[in-house]
Amino acid sequence: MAQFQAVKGARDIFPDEVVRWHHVEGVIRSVAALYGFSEIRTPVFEYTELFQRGIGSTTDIVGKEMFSFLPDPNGRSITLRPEMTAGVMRACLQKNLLSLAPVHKLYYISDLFRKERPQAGRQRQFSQFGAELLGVSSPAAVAEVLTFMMQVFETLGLHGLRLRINSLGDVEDRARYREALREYFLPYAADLDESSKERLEKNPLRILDSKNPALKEMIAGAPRLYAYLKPEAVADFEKVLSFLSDRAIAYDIDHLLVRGLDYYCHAAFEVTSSELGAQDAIGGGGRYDSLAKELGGTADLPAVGFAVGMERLMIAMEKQGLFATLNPHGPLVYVVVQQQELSDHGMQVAFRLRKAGLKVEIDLAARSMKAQMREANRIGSSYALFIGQTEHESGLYSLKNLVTSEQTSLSLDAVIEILSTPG
RNA sequence: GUGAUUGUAGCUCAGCUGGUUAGAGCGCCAGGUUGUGGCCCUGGAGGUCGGGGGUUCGAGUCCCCUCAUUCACCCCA
Repeated sequence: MAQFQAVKGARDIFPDEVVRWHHVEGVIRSVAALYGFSEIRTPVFEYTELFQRGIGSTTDIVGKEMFSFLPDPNGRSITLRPEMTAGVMRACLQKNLLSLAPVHKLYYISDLFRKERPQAGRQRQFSQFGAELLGVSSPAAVAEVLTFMMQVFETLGLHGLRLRINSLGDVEDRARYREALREYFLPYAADLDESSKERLEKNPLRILDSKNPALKEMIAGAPRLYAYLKPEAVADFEKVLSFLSDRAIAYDIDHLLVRGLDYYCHAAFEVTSSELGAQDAIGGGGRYDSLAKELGGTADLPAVGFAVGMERLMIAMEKQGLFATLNPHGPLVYVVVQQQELSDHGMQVAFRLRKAGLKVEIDLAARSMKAQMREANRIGSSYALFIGQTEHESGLYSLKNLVTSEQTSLSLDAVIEILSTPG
């Protein structure tokens, strides 16, 4: 029988890598605290309609990437969350959070599921950290969220990132622009590729971010969304940009940036890293003022948010050597037992040292002294404490400094005292 | 979903145009050092050559199918 392996697109994270996750998560949490964002955790699954309504049924995510199933024959379809925003919004509406305070700043670090073919920087189960600012979506709010995100990158030491930003205007702006695009592309319809033809019908904006080189020229000649924005929207967007400039956050305006989720409006942005290969988007987000209503909320609930791919973030960090200094320190003392008959005594000694607050490791497999010593060395112990017949009888143990190879004979109390003193 | 790629020891990989007992490095275990690691030397364990079928006197090597991997497209984090 063939061995089991992890489900396609899912992977295991072993201890040496978990250390990295702890590091990154720690930075995220501490920067979130600086900006006043609090953590929210929502269920991994939601009713399927939530995503259909929230993300948009024409999007790729909803159209072909969701893990959906019926919990019972007559039940409602539920779906493993493919993104966080819809769920967070649902939670806040359900709890009527905004009645407690007009503005909420939330962040999350959560696992998501999308049924795509895995490739570099893309898995079926992956993790995002992100933030949602609910209650305002003013330029200041957009800048708040963006600055939080960029400060996380900066604190982690990640460089070589590119922030692209665009304004999608409001619903009316986009409706007018959509028509203009349709008019522009219609004469070229025969030259469009299959997916673009479909988008011409459903959502012409999406043609803009096609990476098909054959369409590049055609796209470059298309009318620009910017020209269709109301003056207020332009002013709003420029205010966001000036906030960014004030904070020395570099950006590029990208008129072709539309993003694949239906709920975005006005400011939309994306951060890419040159370290990542084909899937180079490390994070993205924008405003989604109409999402709450889409989900059945009674009032308008302006909101801004972003999401960053944890795995992609960590791939980029790895490439830049940002984990190099992240070495977990091994146990302080390795208790080495001379012969099997003494192993019970060794366990007692180990236990006593641990109770005294020392990091202690001991062989549980009754291996030879040589093996025990090799193990002590391999896992980076600072000391070996030998337990042989002599030690057992005299109560004086041989403590060997594994760096200097010096060895002294001490009582257990003395061992504890010496090793407990820092330095 | 589409395309390409790869699949040989725990890991990284050799294995030329099909030829006899399938190799290396690292790791692991043991010995050299009868109570002491890292270096070195010696030895050892460990392989349904992803799986199934076919061609052939003979298949790790060629053909077909299948599963899996990786990268890319689509799209996204």
